[in-house]
Amino acid sequence: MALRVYNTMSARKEDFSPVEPGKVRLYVCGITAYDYCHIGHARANIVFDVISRYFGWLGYDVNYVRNFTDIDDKIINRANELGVDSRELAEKFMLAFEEDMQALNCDTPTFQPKATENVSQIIELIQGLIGKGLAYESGGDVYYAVTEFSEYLKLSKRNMDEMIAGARIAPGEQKKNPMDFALWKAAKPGEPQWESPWGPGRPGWHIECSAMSMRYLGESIDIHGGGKDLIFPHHENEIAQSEGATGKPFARYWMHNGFVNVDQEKMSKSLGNFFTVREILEKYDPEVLRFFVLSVHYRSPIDFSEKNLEDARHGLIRFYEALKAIEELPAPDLGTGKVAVPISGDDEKAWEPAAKALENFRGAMNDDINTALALGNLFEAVRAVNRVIAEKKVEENTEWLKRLKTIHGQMLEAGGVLGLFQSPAEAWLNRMKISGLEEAGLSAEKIEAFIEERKNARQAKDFARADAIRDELAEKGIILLDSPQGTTWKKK
RNA sequence: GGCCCCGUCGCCAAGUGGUAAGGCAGAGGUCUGCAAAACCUCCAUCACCCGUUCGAAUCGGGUCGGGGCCUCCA
Repeated sequence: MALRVYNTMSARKEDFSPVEPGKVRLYVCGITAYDYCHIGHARANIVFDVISRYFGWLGYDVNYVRNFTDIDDKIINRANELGVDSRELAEKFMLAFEEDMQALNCDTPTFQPKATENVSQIIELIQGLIGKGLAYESGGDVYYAVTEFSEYLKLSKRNMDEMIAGARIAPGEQKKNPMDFALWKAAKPGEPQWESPWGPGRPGWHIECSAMSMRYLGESIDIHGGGKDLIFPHHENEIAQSEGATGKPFARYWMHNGFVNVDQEKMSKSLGNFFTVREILEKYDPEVLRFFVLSVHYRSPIDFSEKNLEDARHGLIRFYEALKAIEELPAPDLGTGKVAVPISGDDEKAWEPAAKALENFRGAMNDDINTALALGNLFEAVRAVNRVIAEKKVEENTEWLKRLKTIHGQMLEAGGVLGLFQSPAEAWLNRMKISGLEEAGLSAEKIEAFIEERKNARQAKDFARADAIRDELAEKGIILLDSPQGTTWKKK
């Protein structure tokens, strides 16, 4: 089955076919560096990280470009509010962004160009647009004349007349048409500025993406991505700029991720339900957040809540428990007394979700990067693994041992594409165990002491005392696990 | 007002014509001193109505309900 992706331009899933065979040119709009990134940014970047990784896994040579907007009104305004230099402010938040991305296990893109390092390319592009009659200078500003680009609004599918009726012109702007947008803004006192044919100024927001995309990926690219909110005006304007300048199709596929809601409400600063990645990671393991994001299809809205994060955490634990169980098994070619017992027909059927794990993974991902389905398929493999380990004497059967080790590798391989399951299972589970213990007034040592006391009570057949200890720990969220090898514990 | 999306088990969430994945929670069972964990089994006909079709959660029309974009925004 071929890879299909949903294209916002056509509003349907299309077979993926790159401009250049074997290569993928991917451009994703990055952040404007004026604040810490929030869970919406986290989602967008996790989603496109997975998309990039998946193409790589399929064997494509991926050129992934994600820009930094490091010169913009918002940055200047914020810097003025704080009384700091706008360049320093941008630097600070770009650095913070990279730290957050690293925490979320997002690969570094092939290129991360900055707007301020591409000003000459931007100026050149604007000159080209002016030369073609698609842009005009006005009072030191340069605007794009949207009525000159006949395909304007083809991505967002809006109506020009109605857009004009609702458009607003900011004070000081001298546009021919209210819908025209700025390519270049004349410098105001104290702002960062560059020399240009139209006098000192700085780039408008949209032009940088056209310029950097062209510089790093060429005139026609395969995929342009970003959040749904960027469809209009940002991406619409990019199309006008790029296709207006080159006369060639800009991007073959437009992919947009859905929003993040918080407790069923739109996340916004005014509602006070705005979470930065840093705040979330104080409380949750980054992999849990990543797992949560990928448990929903990228185009659907996702609801961020304590309950949903908790569910995600339990789900991830289930994966790591299964991986750990396999890791604790002996290698198939060591030891004595092992035999290769043939697998029965019924067992083969039960094992199928594991046997076809990678095939199913690919099938789900090929259908518009359906990570939710892919995880569902992997859960079925987990169930097959658990079943076999619980029911079969796998330690004595080289055939089962081989199969379990194989599926372990495949789960890590699929996990590698999703950016999940890459921690050593036991270490990760231990980290989960001890996180949050202090708040409950506990420590690993204290729990071990309780376990020892309970063991003695049990040996003395003082089950009342033994159960009391267990109940007490259970109230603090600690579950005791008895086994022939002794008692271990885990967090609820 | 314009454009667009959604409504699937208690919660989360896949599924866009062929008879409802998965996770969490729940019930019963195996195991256990009793539990827990693990495993097994069970647990929905898809907001509503009318159509198209041999066949629809999936297509068309309508009703009700929820949400987004149209201004900076992932």
